Amino acid sequence: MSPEGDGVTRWRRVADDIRSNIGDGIISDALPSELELAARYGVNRHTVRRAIAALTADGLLRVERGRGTFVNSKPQRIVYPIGSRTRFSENMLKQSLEPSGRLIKSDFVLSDLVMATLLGCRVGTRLHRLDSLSVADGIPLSRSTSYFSAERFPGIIDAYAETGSITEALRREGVVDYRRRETRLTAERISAKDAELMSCAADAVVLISKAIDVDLEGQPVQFIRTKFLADRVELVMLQN
Amino acid sequence: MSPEGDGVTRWRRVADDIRSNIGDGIISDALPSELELAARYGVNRHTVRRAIAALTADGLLRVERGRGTFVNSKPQRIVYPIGSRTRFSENMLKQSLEPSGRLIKSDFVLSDLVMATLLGCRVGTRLHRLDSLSVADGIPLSRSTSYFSAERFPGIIDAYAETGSITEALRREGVVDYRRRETRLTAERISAKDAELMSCAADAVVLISKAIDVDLEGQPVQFIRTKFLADRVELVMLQN
DNA sequence: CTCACTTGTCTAATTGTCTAGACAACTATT
DNA sequence: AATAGTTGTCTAGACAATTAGACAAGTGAG
Repeated sequence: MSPEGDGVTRWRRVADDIRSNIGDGIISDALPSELELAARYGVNRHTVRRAIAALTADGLLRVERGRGTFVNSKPQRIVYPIGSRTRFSENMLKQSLEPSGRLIKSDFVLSDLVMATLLGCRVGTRLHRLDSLSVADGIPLSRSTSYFSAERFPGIIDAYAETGSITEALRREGVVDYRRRETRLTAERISAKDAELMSCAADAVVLISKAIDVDLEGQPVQFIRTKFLADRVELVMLQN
Repeated sequence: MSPEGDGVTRWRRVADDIRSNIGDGIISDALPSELELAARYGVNRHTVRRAIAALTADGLLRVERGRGTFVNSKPQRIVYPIGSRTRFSENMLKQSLEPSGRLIKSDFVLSDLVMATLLGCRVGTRLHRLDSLSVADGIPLSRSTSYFSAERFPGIIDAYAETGSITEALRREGVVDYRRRETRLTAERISAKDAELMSCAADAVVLISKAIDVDLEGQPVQFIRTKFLADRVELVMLQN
Protein backbone atom coordinates (compact mmCIF):
# COMPACT_ATOMS: atom_id res chain seq x y z
CA MET A 1 0.00 0.00 0.00
CA SER A 2 0.91 3.63 -0.20
CA PRO A 3 2.39 6.00 2.36
CA GLU A 4 1.45 4.13 5.51
CA GLY A 5 -1.45 2.24 6.91
CA ASP A 6 -4.07 0.50 4.92
CA GLY A 7 -7.07 2.68 5.60
CA VAL A 8 -8.66 0.19 7.97
CA THR A 9 -8.78 1.12 11.63
CA ARG A 10 -7.40 -1.21 14.28
CA TRP A 11 -10.77 -1.76 15.91
CA ARG A 12 -12.25 -2.88 12.61
CA ARG A 13 -9.45 -5.33 12.00
CA VAL A 14 -10.00 -6.75 15.47
CA ALA A 15 -13.74 -6.96 14.77
CA ASP A 16 -13.10 -8.68 11.45
CA ASP A 17 -10.80 -11.19 13.09
CA ILE A 18 -13.30 -12.01 15.82
CA ARG A 19 -16.04 -12.43 13.24
CA SER A 20 -13.77 -14.67 11.20
CA ASN A 21 -12.96 -16.79 14.25
CA ILE A 22 -16.64 -17.19 14.98
CA GLY A 23 -17.29 -18.20 11.39
CA ASP A 24 -14.52 -20.79 11.60
CA GLY A 25 -15.89 -22.19 14.84
CA ILE A 26 -12.77 -21.22 16.79
CA ILE A 27 -14.93 -19.12 19.09
CA SER A 28 -18.29 -20.70 19.75
CA ASP A 29 -19.73 -19.41 23.02
CA ALA A 30 -17.86 -17.09 25.36
CA LEU A 31 -15.22 -14.66 24.12
CA PRO A 32 -11.98 -14.14 26.01
CA SER A 33 -12.16 -11.14 28.34
CA GLU A 34 -11.55 -7.68 26.95
CA LEU A 35 -8.16 -7.52 28.68
CA GLU A 36 -7.10 -10.84 27.21
CA LEU A 37 -8.26 -9.89 23.73
CA ALA A 38 -6.40 -6.59 24.03
CA ALA A 39 -3.23 -8.45 24.92
CA ARG A 40 -3.74 -11.00 22.17
CA TYR A 41 -4.22 -8.38 19.45
CA GLY A 42 -1.65 -5.99 20.89
CA VAL A 43 -4.09 -3.12 21.24
CA ASN A 44 -5.64 -1.16 24.04
CA ARG A 45 -8.71 -2.43 25.83
CA HIS A 46 -10.75 0.51 24.48
CA THR A 47 -9.97 -0.58 20.94
CA VAL A 48 -11.26 -4.06 21.69
CA ARG A 49 -14.37 -2.55 23.22
CA ARG A 50 -15.08 -0.60 20.08
CA ALA A 51 -14.70 -3.73 17.98
CA ILE A 52 -17.10 -5.57 20.28
CA ALA A 53 -19.51 -2.64 20.11
CA ALA A 54 -19.58 -2.91 16.33
CA LEU A 55 -20.19 -6.66 16.38
CA THR A 56 -22.85 -6.21 19.06
CA ALA A 57 -24.61 -3.64 16.90
CA ASP A 58 -24.56 -6.23 14.12
CA GLY A 59 -26.26 -8.67 16.46
CA LEU A 60 -23.36 -11.10 16.37
CA LEU A 61 -22.32 -10.68 20.01
CA ARG A 62 -24.09 -10.13 23.28
CA VAL A 63 -22.38 -8.44 26.24
CA GLU A 64 -23.31 -9.20 29.84
CA ARG A 65 -21.82 -6.86 32.36
CA GLY A 66 -19.72 -8.58 34.97
CA ARG A 67 -20.00 -11.93 33.18
CA GLY A 68 -18.47 -11.62 29.80
CA THR A 69 -19.18 -11.41 26.07
CA PHE A 70 -20.96 -14.16 24.20
CA VAL A 71 -21.69 -15.24 20.66
CA ASN A 72 -25.31 -15.01 19.56
CA SER A 73 -26.85 -17.66 17.38
CA LYS A 74 -25.66 -16.76 13.94
CA PRO A 75 -28.28 -15.65 11.42
CA GLN A 76 -28.19 -18.06 8.51
CA ARG A 77 -27.25 -16.82 5.09
CA ILE A 78 -29.77 -17.29 2.31
CA VAL A 79 -28.77 -20.21 0.14
CA TYR A 80 -28.37 -19.46 -3.54
CA PRO A 81 -27.86 -22.57 -5.69
CA ILE A 82 -25.80 -22.10 -8.86
CA GLY A 83 -25.95 -24.59 -11.66
CA SER A 84 -26.71 -24.85 -15.33
CA ARG A 85 -30.26 -23.69 -14.56
CA THR A 86 -29.83 -20.73 -12.23
CA ARG A 87 -33.06 -18.82 -11.65
CA PHE A 88 -33.34 -16.23 -8.92
CA SER A 89 -37.11 -16.39 -8.51
CA GLU A 90 -37.26 -20.18 -8.34
CA ASN A 91 -34.40 -20.29 -5.85
CA MET A 92 -36.14 -17.90 -3.50
CA LEU A 93 -39.58 -19.48 -3.76
CA LYS A 94 -38.12 -22.87 -2.81
CA GLN A 95 -36.95 -21.28 0.44
CA SER A 96 -40.31 -19.64 1.02
CA LEU A 97 -38.92 -16.21 0.27
CA GLU A 98 -40.79 -13.64 -1.77
CA PRO A 99 -38.56 -12.63 -4.70
CA SER A 100 -38.70 -9.30 -6.46
CA GLY A 101 -36.54 -7.29 -8.80
CA ARG A 102 -36.26 -3.59 -9.39
CA LEU A 103 -34.82 -1.72 -12.34
CA ILE A 104 -32.19 0.76 -11.24
CA LYS A 105 -30.96 2.13 -14.52
CA SER A 106 -30.73 1.20 -18.16
CA ASP A 107 -28.82 2.61 -21.10
CA PHE A 108 -26.96 1.64 -24.25
CA VAL A 109 -23.30 0.80 -24.67
CA LEU A 110 -21.27 -0.26 -27.66
CA SER A 111 -19.65 -3.67 -27.29
CA ASP A 112 -15.88 -3.63 -27.01
CA LEU A 113 -13.69 -6.58 -27.92
CA VAL A 114 -14.14 -8.37 -24.61
CA MET A 115 -17.90 -8.03 -24.56
CA ALA A 116 -18.19 -8.98 -28.23
CA THR A 117 -16.25 -12.17 -27.58
CA LEU A 118 -18.40 -13.05 -24.58
CA LEU A 119 -21.69 -12.39 -26.35
CA GLY A 120 -20.64 -13.69 -29.75
CA CYS A 121 -21.43 -10.43 -31.52
CA ARG A 122 -19.42 -7.90 -33.54
CA VAL A 123 -17.43 -5.10 -31.92
CA GLY A 124 -19.50 -1.93 -31.89
CA THR A 125 -22.87 -3.68 -31.65
CA ARG A 126 -25.41 -1.76 -29.58
CA LEU A 127 -26.08 -3.44 -26.25
CA HIS A 128 -28.73 -2.86 -23.63
CA ARG A 129 -27.15 -2.42 -20.23
CA LEU A 130 -29.55 -3.17 -17.42
CA ASP A 131 -28.82 -2.41 -13.77
CA SER A 132 -31.14 -4.18 -11.38
CA LEU A 133 -31.60 -5.01 -7.74
CA SER A 134 -32.70 -8.43 -6.47
CA VAL A 135 -34.67 -8.56 -3.26
CA ALA A 136 -35.99 -11.44 -1.14
CA ASP A 137 -38.63 -10.75 1.49
CA GLY A 138 -37.78 -7.07 1.28
CA ILE A 139 -34.06 -7.65 1.90
CA PRO A 140 -31.71 -6.64 -0.92
CA LEU A 141 -29.47 -9.57 -1.81
CA SER A 142 -27.64 -8.57 -4.94
CA ARG A 143 -27.16 -5.95 -7.62
CA SER A 144 -26.67 -7.03 -11.22
CA THR A 145 -25.59 -5.48 -14.48
CA SER A 146 -26.77 -7.37 -17.55
CA TYR A 147 -25.80 -6.90 -21.20
CA PHE A 148 -28.16 -7.92 -24.01
CA SER A 149 -27.99 -7.47 -27.76
CA ALA A 150 -30.23 -4.47 -28.48
CA GLU A 151 -30.81 -5.84 -31.95
CA ARG A 152 -32.08 -9.21 -30.79
CA PHE A 153 -33.93 -8.04 -27.66
CA PRO A 154 -35.32 -4.57 -28.43
CA GLY A 155 -37.99 -4.67 -25.72
CA ILE A 156 -36.05 -6.37 -22.93
CA ILE A 157 -35.80 -3.29 -20.73
CA ASP A 158 -39.51 -2.60 -20.70
CA ALA A 159 -40.24 -6.28 -20.18
CA TYR A 160 -37.96 -6.35 -17.15
CA ALA A 161 -39.38 -3.15 -15.76
CA GLU A 162 -42.84 -4.68 -15.89
CA THR A 163 -42.08 -8.16 -14.61
CA GLY A 164 -39.06 -7.66 -12.37
CA SER A 165 -37.71 -10.96 -13.65
CA ILE A 166 -35.04 -11.48 -16.29
CA THR A 167 -36.30 -14.97 -17.05
CA GLU A 168 -39.78 -13.62 -17.74
CA ALA A 169 -38.43 -10.67 -19.73
CA LEU A 170 -36.37 -13.01 -21.94
CA ARG A 171 -39.40 -15.23 -22.47
CA ARG A 172 -41.35 -12.25 -23.79
CA GLU A 173 -38.49 -11.60 -26.18
CA GLY A 174 -38.71 -15.12 -27.56
CA VAL A 175 -36.23 -17.02 -25.38
CA VAL A 176 -38.25 -19.98 -24.14
CA ASP A 177 -35.39 -21.28 -22.05
CA TYR A 178 -31.75 -20.61 -21.35
CA ARG A 179 -28.97 -22.13 -19.33
CA ARG A 180 -25.76 -21.08 -17.65
CA ARG A 181 -22.60 -21.73 -19.65
CA GLU A 182 -19.91 -20.32 -17.41
CA THR A 183 -19.63 -18.61 -14.03
CA ARG A 184 -16.57 -16.77 -12.80
CA LEU A 185 -16.34 -15.73 -9.17
CA THR A 186 -14.30 -13.26 -7.22
CA ALA A 187 -14.90 -10.80 -4.38
CA GLU A 188 -14.15 -7.25 -3.33
CA ARG A 189 -15.19 -4.57 -0.87
CA ILE A 190 -18.47 -2.93 -1.65
CA SER A 191 -18.62 0.43 -3.39
CA ALA A 192 -20.25 3.34 -1.63
CA LYS A 193 -23.04 3.51 -4.18
CA ASP A 194 -23.89 -0.17 -3.87
CA ALA A 195 -23.84 0.03 -0.09
CA GLU A 196 -26.51 2.69 -0.30
CA LEU A 197 -28.53 0.79 -2.89
CA MET A 198 -28.55 -2.39 -0.86
CA SER A 199 -28.84 -0.57 2.49
CA CYS A 200 -25.94 -2.31 4.16
CA ALA A 201 -22.79 -1.34 6.04
CA ALA A 202 -20.28 0.69 4.05
CA ASP A 203 -17.59 -1.86 4.91
CA ALA A 204 -19.45 -4.87 3.54
CA VAL A 205 -18.01 -7.38 1.10
CA VAL A 206 -19.55 -8.47 -2.18
CA LEU A 207 -19.18 -11.76 -4.00
CA ILE A 208 -18.91 -11.00 -7.70
CA SER A 209 -20.25 -13.43 -10.25
CA LYS A 210 -19.65 -12.93 -13.97
CA ALA A 211 -21.70 -15.32 -16.03
CA ILE A 212 -22.81 -16.12 -19.57
CA ASP A 213 -26.26 -17.48 -20.24
CA VAL A 214 -26.98 -19.18 -23.56
CA ASP A 215 -30.19 -20.19 -25.30
CA LEU A 216 -31.06 -23.74 -26.34
CA GLU A 217 -29.00 -23.35 -29.52
CA GLY A 218 -25.96 -22.39 -27.47
CA GLN A 219 -26.09 -18.74 -28.56
CA PRO A 220 -25.25 -16.28 -25.75
CA VAL A 221 -28.26 -14.24 -24.66
CA GLN A 222 -26.79 -12.26 -21.80
CA PHE A 223 -23.64 -11.48 -19.94
CA ILE A 224 -24.49 -10.78 -16.34
CA ARG A 225 -22.31 -9.43 -13.56
CA THR A 226 -23.88 -9.85 -10.13
CA LYS A 227 -22.63 -8.51 -6.82
CA PHE A 228 -24.03 -10.57 -3.97
CA LEU A 229 -23.88 -9.22 -0.43
CA ALA A 230 -21.52 -11.75 1.10
CA ASP A 231 -23.01 -11.61 4.58
CA ARG A 232 -26.53 -12.28 3.32
CA VAL A 233 -25.93 -14.94 0.69
CA GLU A 234 -24.15 -18.24 0.34
CA LEU A 235 -23.66 -19.62 -3.16
CA VAL A 236 -24.01 -23.37 -3.36
CA MET A 237 -22.85 -25.63 -6.15
CA LEU A 238 -23.90 -29.24 -6.15
CA GLN A 239 -21.31 -31.06 -8.22
CA ASN A 240 -22.98 -33.71 -10.34
CA MET B 1 -22.49 0.10 12.49
CA SER B 2 -22.09 1.09 16.08
CA PRO B 3 -20.95 4.42 17.49
CA GLU B 4 -20.19 6.10 14.19
CA GLY B 5 -18.20 5.41 11.11
CA ASP B 6 -17.39 1.97 9.86
CA GLY B 7 -13.70 1.76 10.58
CA VAL B 8 -12.74 2.29 6.96
CA THR B 9 -11.10 5.60 6.12
CA ARG B 10 -12.57 7.87 3.45
CA TRP B 11 -9.56 7.59 1.17
CA ARG B 12 -9.81 3.81 1.20
CA ARG B 13 -13.49 3.87 0.34
CA VAL B 14 -12.72 6.21 -2.54
CA ALA B 15 -9.93 3.89 -3.63
CA ASP B 16 -12.24 0.88 -3.42
CA ASP B 17 -14.88 2.62 -5.48
CA ILE B 18 -12.43 3.62 -8.18
CA ARG B 19 -11.06 0.08 -8.31
CA SER B 20 -14.60 -1.25 -8.54
CA ASN B 21 -15.44 1.13 -11.37
CA ILE B 22 -12.37 0.01 -13.25
CA GLY B 23 -13.32 -3.62 -12.75
CA ASP B 24 -16.79 -2.89 -14.11
CA GLY B 25 -15.41 -1.11 -17.15
CA ILE B 26 -17.00 2.19 -16.14
CA ILE B 27 -13.55 3.77 -16.10
CA SER B 28 -11.34 2.42 -18.83
CA ASP B 29 -8.61 4.92 -19.66
CA ALA B 30 -8.41 8.39 -18.11
CA LEU B 31 -9.77 9.14 -14.67
CA PRO B 32 -11.67 12.34 -13.95
CA SER B 33 -9.42 15.05 -12.53
CA GLU B 34 -8.66 15.08 -8.83
CA LEU B 35 -10.90 18.10 -8.32
CA GLU B 36 -13.80 16.44 -10.07
CA LEU B 37 -13.34 13.20 -8.16
CA ALA B 38 -13.22 15.16 -4.92
CA ALA B 39 -16.49 16.86 -5.80
CA ARG B 40 -18.07 13.59 -6.89
CA TYR B 41 -17.18 11.76 -3.69
CA GLY B 42 -17.74 14.77 -1.48
CA VAL B 43 -14.24 14.74 -0.03
CA ASN B 44 -11.20 16.97 -0.12
CA ARG B 45 -8.77 16.77 -3.00
CA HIS B 46 -6.03 15.49 -0.67
CA THR B 47 -8.21 12.54 0.25
CA VAL B 48 -8.62 11.67 -3.42
CA ARG B 49 -4.89 11.99 -3.87
CA ARG B 50 -4.26 9.50 -1.10
CA ALA B 51 -6.68 7.05 -2.69
CA ILE B 52 -4.92 7.45 -6.02
CA ALA B 53 -1.55 7.02 -4.32
CA ALA B 54 -2.71 3.69 -2.90
CA LEU B 55 -3.98 2.46 -6.27
CA THR B 56 -0.79 3.67 -7.95
CA ALA B 57 1.29 1.75 -5.43
CA ASP B 58 -0.78 -1.31 -6.36
CA GLY B 59 0.12 -0.72 -9.98
CA LEU B 60 -3.48 -0.15 -11.03
CA LEU B 61 -3.09 3.54 -11.91
CA ARG B 62 -0.46 5.72 -13.48
CA VAL B 63 -0.26 9.46 -12.77
CA GLU B 64 1.16 11.94 -15.31
CA ARG B 65 1.77 15.39 -13.97
CA GLY B 66 -0.12 18.08 -15.80
CA ARG B 67 -1.97 15.52 -17.94
CA GLY B 68 -4.03 13.38 -15.67
CA THR B 69 -4.37 9.93 -14.12
CA PHE B 70 -4.73 6.79 -16.21
CA VAL B 71 -5.63 3.15 -15.81
CA ASN B 72 -2.84 0.64 -16.31
CA SER B 73 -3.45 -2.68 -17.98
CA LYS B 74 -5.00 -4.78 -15.27
CA PRO B 75 -3.00 -7.73 -13.96
CA GLN B 76 -5.00 -10.89 -14.59
CA ARG B 77 -6.18 -13.02 -11.74
CA ILE B 78 -5.08 -16.64 -11.68
CA VAL B 79 -7.90 -18.85 -12.94
CA TYR B 80 -8.98 -21.59 -10.58
CA PRO B 81 -11.45 -24.06 -12.13
CA ILE B 82 -13.90 -25.68 -9.76
CA GLY B 83 -15.75 -28.82 -10.71
CA SER B 84 -16.31 -32.36 -9.58
CA ARG B 85 -12.59 -32.99 -9.97
CA THR B 86 -10.91 -30.02 -8.34
CA ARG B 87 -7.16 -30.44 -7.94
CA PHE B 88 -4.94 -27.53 -7.00
CA SER B 89 -1.72 -28.91 -8.45
CA GLU B 90 -3.24 -29.87 -11.79
CA ASN B 91 -4.96 -26.50 -12.09
CA MET B 92 -1.72 -24.62 -11.59
CA LEU B 93 0.40 -26.80 -13.85
CA LYS B 94 -2.06 -26.27 -16.71
CA GLN B 95 -1.38 -22.55 -16.42
CA SER B 96 2.37 -23.09 -16.28
CA LEU B 97 2.50 -22.17 -12.62
CA GLU B 98 4.62 -24.06 -10.12
CA PRO B 99 2.34 -25.28 -7.32
CA SER B 100 3.41 -25.94 -3.77
CA GLY B 101 1.81 -26.42 -0.40
CA ARG B 102 3.06 -25.78 3.09
CA LEU B 103 1.81 -27.13 6.38
CA ILE B 104 1.02 -24.34 8.81
CA LYS B 105 -0.38 -26.20 11.75
CA SER B 106 -2.07 -29.45 12.61
CA ASP B 107 -3.91 -30.71 15.64
CA PHE B 108 -6.86 -32.82 16.74
CA VAL B 109 -10.44 -31.77 17.33
CA LEU B 110 -13.54 -33.70 18.33
CA SER B 111 -16.32 -33.58 15.77
CA ASP B 112 -19.38 -31.63 16.81
CA LEU B 113 -22.83 -32.23 15.37
CA VAL B 114 -22.27 -30.10 12.27
CA MET B 115 -18.93 -31.66 11.41
CA ALA B 116 -20.22 -35.18 12.10
CA THR B 117 -23.11 -34.62 9.69
CA LEU B 118 -20.79 -33.29 7.00
CA LEU B 119 -18.26 -36.07 7.32
CA GLY B 120 -20.74 -38.85 8.01
CA CYS B 121 -19.14 -39.83 11.29
CA ARG B 122 -20.26 -39.94 14.92
CA VAL B 123 -20.20 -36.92 17.22
CA GLY B 124 -17.02 -36.97 19.27
CA THR B 125 -14.91 -38.73 16.66
CA ARG B 126 -11.29 -37.59 16.61
CA LEU B 127 -10.48 -35.52 13.56
CA HIS B 128 -7.21 -34.32 12.12
CA ARG B 129 -7.33 -30.60 11.50
CA LEU B 130 -4.80 -29.48 8.92
CA ASP B 131 -4.00 -25.84 8.22
CA SER B 132 -2.13 -25.35 4.99
CA LEU B 133 -1.03 -22.69 2.55
CA SER B 134 -1.24 -23.02 -1.22
CA VAL B 135 1.32 -21.21 -3.32
CA ALA B 136 1.76 -20.78 -7.07
CA ASP B 137 5.08 -19.54 -8.43
CA GLY B 138 5.93 -18.31 -4.93
CA ILE B 139 2.74 -16.30 -4.59
CA PRO B 140 0.38 -17.38 -1.79
CA LEU B 141 -3.09 -17.93 -3.23
CA SER B 142 -5.13 -19.50 -0.47
CA ARG B 143 -5.15 -20.86 3.05
CA SER B 144 -7.12 -23.99 3.84
CA THR B 145 -8.31 -25.85 6.90
CA SER B 146 -9.08 -29.51 6.26
CA TYR B 147 -10.76 -32.03 8.53
CA PHE B 148 -10.08 -35.76 8.16
CA SER B 149 -11.15 -38.75 10.21
CA ALA B 150 -8.14 -39.55 12.39
CA GLU B 151 -9.29 -43.15 12.54
CA ARG B 152 -9.38 -43.65 8.79
CA PHE B 153 -6.38 -41.49 7.89
CA PRO B 154 -3.88 -41.79 10.74
CA GLY B 155 -0.87 -40.72 8.68
CA ILE B 156 -2.42 -37.95 6.63
CA ILE B 157 -0.58 -35.11 8.37
CA ASP B 158 2.86 -36.57 7.84
CA ALA B 159 1.97 -37.47 4.27
CA TYR B 160 0.92 -33.89 3.57
CA ALA B 161 3.97 -32.44 5.28
CA GLU B 162 6.16 -34.54 2.99
CA THR B 163 4.34 -34.06 -0.29
CA GLY B 164 2.68 -30.67 0.08
CA SER B 165 -0.34 -32.06 -1.76
CA ILE B 166 -3.60 -33.25 -0.27
CA THR B 167 -4.32 -35.41 -3.31
CA GLU B 168 -0.99 -37.18 -2.89
CA ALA B 169 -1.42 -37.48 0.89
CA LEU B 170 -4.85 -39.08 0.47
CA ARG B 171 -3.44 -41.49 -2.11
CA ARG B 172 -0.86 -42.66 0.40
CA GLU B 173 -3.69 -43.24 2.86
CA GLY B 174 -5.50 -45.47 0.39
CA VAL B 175 -7.79 -43.03 -1.42
CA VAL B 176 -7.04 -43.68 -5.07
CA ASP B 177 -9.42 -40.97 -6.23
CA TYR B 178 -11.98 -38.57 -4.86
CA ARG B 179 -14.40 -36.03 -6.20
CA ARG B 180 -16.13 -32.88 -5.04
CA ARG B 181 -19.68 -33.34 -3.80
CA GLU B 182 -20.63 -29.84 -2.78
CA THR B 183 -19.08 -26.38 -2.69
CA ARG B 184 -20.49 -23.45 -0.73
CA LEU B 185 -19.11 -19.97 -1.34
CA THR B 186 -19.14 -16.72 0.53
CA ALA B 187 -16.68 -13.91 1.21
CA GLU B 188 -15.41 -11.70 4.00
CA ARG B 189 -12.60 -9.36 4.90
CA ILE B 190 -9.32 -11.07 5.66
CA SER B 191 -8.21 -11.68 9.22
CA ALA B 192 -5.00 -10.12 10.44
CA LYS B 193 -3.34 -13.49 10.85
CA ASP B 194 -4.19 -14.62 7.33
CA ALA B 195 -3.02 -11.33 5.88
CA GLU B 196 0.38 -11.98 7.43
CA LEU B 197 0.46 -15.62 6.32
CA MET B 198 -0.34 -14.76 2.73
CA SER B 199 1.72 -11.55 2.74
CA CYS B 200 -1.01 -9.31 1.40
CA ALA B 201 -2.65 -6.04 2.36
CA ALA B 202 -4.45 -6.05 5.70
CA ASP B 203 -7.59 -4.81 3.98
CA ALA B 204 -7.81 -7.61 1.45
CA VAL B 205 -10.88 -9.72 0.81
CA VAL B 206 -11.07 -13.50 0.84
CA LEU B 207 -13.40 -15.78 -1.06
CA ILE B 208 -14.38 -18.59 1.29
CA SER B 209 -15.13 -22.02 -0.09
CA LYS B 210 -16.51 -24.79 2.13
CA ALA B 211 -16.49 -28.10 0.37
CA ILE B 212 -16.95 -31.82 0.88
CA ASP B 213 -14.87 -34.32 -1.02
CA VAL B 214 -16.02 -37.93 -1.25
CA ASP B 215 -14.29 -41.13 -2.32
CA LEU B 216 -15.44 -43.38 -5.15
CA GLU B 217 -17.96 -45.05 -2.84
CA GLY B 218 -19.49 -41.67 -1.99
CA GLN B 219 -18.08 -41.69 1.55
CA PRO B 220 -16.82 -38.23 2.69
CA VAL B 221 -13.05 -38.10 3.02
CA GLN B 222 -12.54 -34.47 3.93
CA PHE B 223 -14.29 -31.25 4.75
CA ILE B 224 -12.17 -28.37 3.53
CA ARG B 225 -12.57 -24.67 4.12
CA THR B 226 -10.41 -22.58 1.81
CA LYS B 227 -9.87 -18.84 1.91
CA PHE B 228 -8.78 -17.61 -1.51
CA LEU B 229 -7.24 -14.16 -1.86
CA ALA B 230 -9.90 -12.50 -3.97
CA ASP B 231 -7.55 -10.16 -5.80
CA ARG B 232 -5.27 -12.97 -6.88
CA VAL B 233 -7.75 -15.67 -7.81
CA GLU B 234 -10.85 -16.07 -9.94
CA LEU B 235 -12.90 -19.22 -9.45
CA VAL B 236 -14.35 -20.57 -12.67
CA MET B 237 -17.18 -23.04 -13.04
CA LEU B 238 -17.91 -24.50 -16.42
CA GLN B 239 -21.52 -25.60 -16.30
CA ASN B 240 -21.92 -28.87 -18.16
C1' DC C 1 3.38 33.36 -25.49
C1' DT C 2 -0.90 33.04 -22.98
C1' DC C 3 -4.40 30.65 -20.95
C1' DA C 4 -6.97 26.98 -18.86
C1' DC C 5 -6.36 22.76 -16.80
C1' DT C 6 -3.78 19.34 -14.73
C1' DT C 7 -0.78 17.24 -10.79
C1' DG C 8 2.75 18.32 -6.84
C1' DT C 9 3.78 20.47 -2.42
C1' DC C 10 3.41 23.11 1.62
C1' DT C 11 1.11 25.07 6.00
C1' DA C 12 -2.50 25.19 9.39
C1' DA C 13 -6.63 23.87 11.90
C1' DT C 14 -10.10 20.41 12.98
C1' DT C 15 -11.73 15.99 13.89
C1' DG C 16 -11.25 11.01 14.82
C1' DT C 17 -8.45 7.07 16.46
C1' DC C 18 -5.61 4.86 19.79
C1' DT C 19 -3.24 4.57 24.07
C1' DA C 20 -2.86 4.97 29.19
C1' DG C 21 -4.64 4.94 33.61
C1' DA C 22 -8.07 5.13 37.07
C1' DC C 23 -12.26 3.89 39.16
C1' DA C 24 -17.25 2.42 39.29
C1' DA C 25 -20.59 -1.34 38.82
C1' DC C 26 -21.88 -6.01 38.25
C1' DT C 27 -21.32 -11.40 38.76
C1' DA C 28 -19.97 -15.62 40.71
C1' DT C 29 -17.45 -18.13 44.17
C1' DT C 30 -15.79 -18.94 48.61
C1' DA D 1 -19.09 -10.51 53.56
C1' DA D 2 -15.00 -10.71 51.01
C1' DT D 3 -12.66 -11.45 46.83
C1' DA D 4 -11.32 -12.05 42.08
C1' DG D 5 -12.77 -11.31 37.61
C1' DT D 6 -15.63 -9.14 34.51
C1' DT D 7 -17.80 -4.95 31.81
C1' DG D 8 -18.92 0.37 31.97
C1' DT D 9 -17.27 5.08 32.11
C1' DC D 10 -14.45 8.96 32.60
C1' DT D 11 -10.07 11.75 31.86
C1' DA D 12 -6.08 13.16 29.15
C1' DG D 13 -2.58 13.10 25.64
C1' DA D 14 -0.26 11.41 21.27
C1' DC D 15 -0.96 10.53 16.71
C1' DA D 16 -3.43 9.95 12.16
C1' DA D 17 -7.04 11.44 9.01
C1' DT D 18 -9.46 15.12 6.89
C1' DT D 19 -10.36 19.66 5.54
C1' DA D 20 -9.05 24.25 3.75
C1' DG D 21 -6.37 27.32 1.20
C1' DA D 22 -2.49 28.78 -1.44
C1' DC D 23 0.94 28.41 -4.78
C1' DA D 24 4.41 25.85 -7.77
C1' DA D 25 5.09 23.22 -11.88
C1' DG D 26 3.95 20.53 -15.92
C1' DT D 27 0.75 19.96 -20.38
C1' DG D 28 -1.73 21.18 -24.35
C1' DA D 29 -4.44 24.28 -27.28
C1' DG D 30 -5.17 28.62 -29.38
